[in-house]
Amino acid sequence: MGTTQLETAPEPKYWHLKTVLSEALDQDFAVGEVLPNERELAARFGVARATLRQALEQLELEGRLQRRRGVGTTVAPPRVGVAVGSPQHSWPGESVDGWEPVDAVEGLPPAAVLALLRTGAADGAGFAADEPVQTVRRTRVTQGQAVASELLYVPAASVPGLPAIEAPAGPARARAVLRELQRLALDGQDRSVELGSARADDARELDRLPGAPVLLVTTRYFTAAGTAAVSVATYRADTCRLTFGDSGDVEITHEPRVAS
Amino acid sequence: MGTTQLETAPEPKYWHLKTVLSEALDQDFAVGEVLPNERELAARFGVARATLRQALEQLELEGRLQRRRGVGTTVAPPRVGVAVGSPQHSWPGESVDGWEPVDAVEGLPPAAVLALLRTGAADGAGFAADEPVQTVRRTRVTQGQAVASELLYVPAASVPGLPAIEAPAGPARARAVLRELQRLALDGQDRSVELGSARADDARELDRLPGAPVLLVTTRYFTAAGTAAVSVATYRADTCRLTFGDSGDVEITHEPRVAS
DNA sequence: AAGTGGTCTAGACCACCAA
DNA sequence: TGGTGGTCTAGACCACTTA
Repeated sequence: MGTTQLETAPEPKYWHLKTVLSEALDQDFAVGEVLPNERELAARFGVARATLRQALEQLELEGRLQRRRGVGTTVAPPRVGVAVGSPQHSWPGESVDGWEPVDAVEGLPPAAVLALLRTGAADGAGFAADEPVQTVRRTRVTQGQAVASELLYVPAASVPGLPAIEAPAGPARARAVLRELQRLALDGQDRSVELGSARADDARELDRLPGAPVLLVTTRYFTAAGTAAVSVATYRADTCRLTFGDSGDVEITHEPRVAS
Repeated sequence: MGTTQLETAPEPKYWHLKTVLSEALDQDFAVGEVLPNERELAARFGVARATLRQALEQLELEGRLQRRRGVGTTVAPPRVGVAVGSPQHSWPGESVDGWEPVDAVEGLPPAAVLALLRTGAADGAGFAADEPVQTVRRTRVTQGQAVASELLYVPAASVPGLPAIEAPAGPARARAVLRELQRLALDGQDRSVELGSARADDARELDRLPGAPVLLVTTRYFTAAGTAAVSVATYRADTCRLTFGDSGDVEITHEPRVAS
């Protein structure tokens, strides 16, 4: 007997399923439409529910689907483009907006942020490990939807007016910290993007489950004295496309069908 | 009987597991070290293998672990920072490097790319749907590791010298297309980043399984005539941190322990 | 209360890699 | 050939939303 079936590689079922579903979404479904529930879809395709879910997870990761417990699975609208890199350097809250201050507290930053705050200045001179740091939380809303949650770390030492702030924790205090920050001369900034999973607090802010995939945008703000602030912004990876508008802000309009 | 146990919300097992493993990785493991296999880990923690895998998947997504079939699970090195946004605008292959031309063929771009190529120029005037487009594939290698795979779409009409290229498909032809492109005056560029999953061809190029999480970087290159080229670069999300060096290129050095 | 997606189990078999 | 991670199954129960 010859070795039949050398068809190179057997495609995983969930991968094939994903492809089939993806095409079905393009052709037979409108944005906002609800899909049949998982048990029925699994039965219809003759696979276990876990396998079907593996395909749905991929499609959700790609921003094609939106799943909500107790509600169902719906066809997601195209990702919203959110501007991240402003053409000119600017302090948070100055140009890009849609950001809403939520809170500000004094505390110690996580180790990773601490390491970033230490960079830039003359080694060791700039910043001590136990120095007080203001932590400002902001959320960003675009088109009525929470897309990002940010923690902005501002060492008290980087801003002259900061130690004097005595507003109680809350939005007012957050605004006060930002106002003081904006008085400084900004020398430059620095940005990086990576994949992460939502911490519990960010997940709550973004109306997602903990562990949901997010895009982590880390920004360092420099003054002549060194790194004056570090921001870690958590963007919903399922609904957001981060745009870096080096040039004109040409809008991408997809004009998808919308469910009636 | 009072309603005991209103402890807000029961934490999922895999989430708790992830936390425990994460701390163990910080304290008891060095980069490159191999973990016990999945069956043993599951037994040790008293959970089903599927649950253990859910935790490992998260850690891999966050770049903490690296799993290879037939080999095992190892502790991943910190993500490598790869420069994406060059300070000045430039054509592909001009400033940022580590890119290696692989191939170039003539063909029709996918619909999404077509839509991008149509933007920028005076409506409809710029670009017809059935126009020939050169598709250049490049891969990017950083520190001996394939980190990205790119498809660059160049309509023949945007570049005067392009129709004359007759080199056979292959790296030479790719280089020729890039050379012609670099002759043009670049007016500006435009970039966006989003989460995606690796297509089969990109996955092969990046030594990953199809569907692996990737960062999709889409760049539009503008000349006075409109959108002259579109690039879609697929970066490994597990190993890469995309950096946008608006200011100086301060290196983040983690200095992690390395397995002996 | 009914229906949805989210979690979890205890198995099985397969594809891949190294010795 | 033995051990690894990758896929898949057929269930069960839970948390959440909506009516």
